Amino acid sequence: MSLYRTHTCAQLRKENIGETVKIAGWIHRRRDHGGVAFIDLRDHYGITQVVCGPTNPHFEKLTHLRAESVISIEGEVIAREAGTENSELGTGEIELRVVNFEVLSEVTQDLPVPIFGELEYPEDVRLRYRFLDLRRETLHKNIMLRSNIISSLRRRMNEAGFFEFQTPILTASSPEGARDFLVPSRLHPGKFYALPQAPQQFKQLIMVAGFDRYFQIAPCFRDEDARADRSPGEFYQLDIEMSFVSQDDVFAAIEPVLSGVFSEFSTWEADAAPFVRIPYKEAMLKYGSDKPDLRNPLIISDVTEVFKRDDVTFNAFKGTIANGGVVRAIPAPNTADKPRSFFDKLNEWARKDMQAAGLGYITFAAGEAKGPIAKFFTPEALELLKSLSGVGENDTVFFACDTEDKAAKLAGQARNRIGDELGICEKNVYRFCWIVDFPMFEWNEDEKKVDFSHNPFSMPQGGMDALLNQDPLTINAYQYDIVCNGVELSSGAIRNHRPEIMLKAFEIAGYGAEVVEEKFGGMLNAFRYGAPPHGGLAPGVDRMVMLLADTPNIREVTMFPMNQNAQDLMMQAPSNVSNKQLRELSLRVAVQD
RNA sequence: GCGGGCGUAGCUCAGUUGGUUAGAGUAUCGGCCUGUCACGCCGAGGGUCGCGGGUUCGAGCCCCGUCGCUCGCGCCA
Repeated sequence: MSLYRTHTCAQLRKENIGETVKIAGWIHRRRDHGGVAFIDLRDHYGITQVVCGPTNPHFEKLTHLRAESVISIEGEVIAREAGTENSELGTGEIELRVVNFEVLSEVTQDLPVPIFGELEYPEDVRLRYRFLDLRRETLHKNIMLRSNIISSLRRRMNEAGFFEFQTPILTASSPEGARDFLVPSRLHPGKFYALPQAPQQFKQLIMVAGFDRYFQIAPCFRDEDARADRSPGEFYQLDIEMSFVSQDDVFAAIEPVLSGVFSEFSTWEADAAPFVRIPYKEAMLKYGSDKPDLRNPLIISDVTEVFKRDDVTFNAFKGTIANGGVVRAIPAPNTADKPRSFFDKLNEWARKDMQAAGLGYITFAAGEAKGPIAKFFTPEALELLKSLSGVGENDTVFFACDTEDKAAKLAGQARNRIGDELGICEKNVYRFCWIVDFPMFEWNEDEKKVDFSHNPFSMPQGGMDALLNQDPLTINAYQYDIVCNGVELSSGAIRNHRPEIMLKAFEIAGYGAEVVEEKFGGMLNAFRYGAPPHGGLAPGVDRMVMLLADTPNIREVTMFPMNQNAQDLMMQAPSNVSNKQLRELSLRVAVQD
């Protein structure tokens, strides 16, 4: 039996009445009636009400302890008086009458943030006193949710026949990708380790080593600036790799894991396997994004041909189209009676936030086409427009006209805004989809050359034959993303395990064999000693927890987050180091404090 | 690096057109109270209005600068 407690603060029930027990925890709240005082004692598990009468020798001390002091109380479990039970507490039918108590840790100064209640507090104070913030119910629950999700992921992966392996934290800087965190080497002056941006090469080497199916809750480090949904510096992935698989095999392996976890930890409906698969091109056209939120029912369409017609005289768009631009149509159903401000606001947003020329629109109401640009259309053109964009009476259609990339992006963002404004998106569901058939290469306009569009290690569809005989910009890769509610959880790929195909792919992107051998020689060389076809992916754990906790901010699901400027306000990181430490590392700091 | 928002008591906030001694709730301390569960009632203490400069007879309020936090852009194989 523990020195401090026989039960937790969530355990005691009517069945325990009459027992003498000990509980320990934090003073959550105190209600002192003079003649009788109540203390809510809180631990990780719950809250138990402690009652203390005026004749109790401990009354004076107990009623003067500040909130959040830690005490251990020995007492008798008694039934609450009839009518004073609290149905909101599991322990609400009983209370503990104090017999003896011990102060384990007394609070003697003002709390920088109150624990009780769920008010909002300044982020910097919360981060500086994270250990207090973490006591608060919502955050405490989120962190436990995270813990439980990770347990469940491990269990599901193990059950699916995957093995968990650790990969190095101190490794080599890799040439492409995000900025690396560097760690100076003491033994090799002037040289640096890098923290892994992801265990990409290691997991492929694990496949080459014959372990067949790997996973890891892998820490990843990228020295990039923060966002609300992106911690500065570090995050976790459910890193997965499998041997002897096609794209479909990877999907089939991971779908039940994701679907299962989302069903397990939420009351919301989660899509069951198999998830919808949307080719990249189709996603960019219909949703204006490679991470479409399928809760939004709006579908974008291409209406360039309408604006090309001779009986349509809207010259602003015609000029853009003549220069290779396109027009995308975003429907806004049942908006005929929206006030002018609804349309103006969207237009203003497009101009200011999106730096677009604007969003033209036509509203169909009472058998007429209304709006600033409606007069440029003949009835025939309007009919074609309606059928292409899927709008009808009482609907509006908005237009995004620009180069294909920009028009798609503007239309996609407009789709999100319109869906939100109209309140037509599904609620309380998790909608998953795979985005497949990403292009292998893309045209880099700045450098006038072909670049890899995503991961250079992905296998091109069509293999060597495609690389030799096809226009590179038309080649797709076995590269895929998984998206949930508009959040990109993960990208992944069937890897290119054939050295000659890899060298050819790099050659197309302008990298000679020497460069590839130098930068990726380790892995390339490994592939020359017998490598299985393999592929995988790496869903973001933090993102999954955010979705399941239904919070837009990653700090709400991270135990000890840094602030937006990549500082740990509690541990004071980053910090200065001593000259001795610098000397050992052969470093000299070039800036003064 | 750039743009937006915020900054008044430990915490949450109010503060009118620039005008007396900057207020409330909560927390803290003291007093009263035997059934509360956001207990209640009375009282007290608590302020460099982020910081610096300027305009003005007078600045929490207006102007300039700066710092901090945050959201976004850039960045993110």
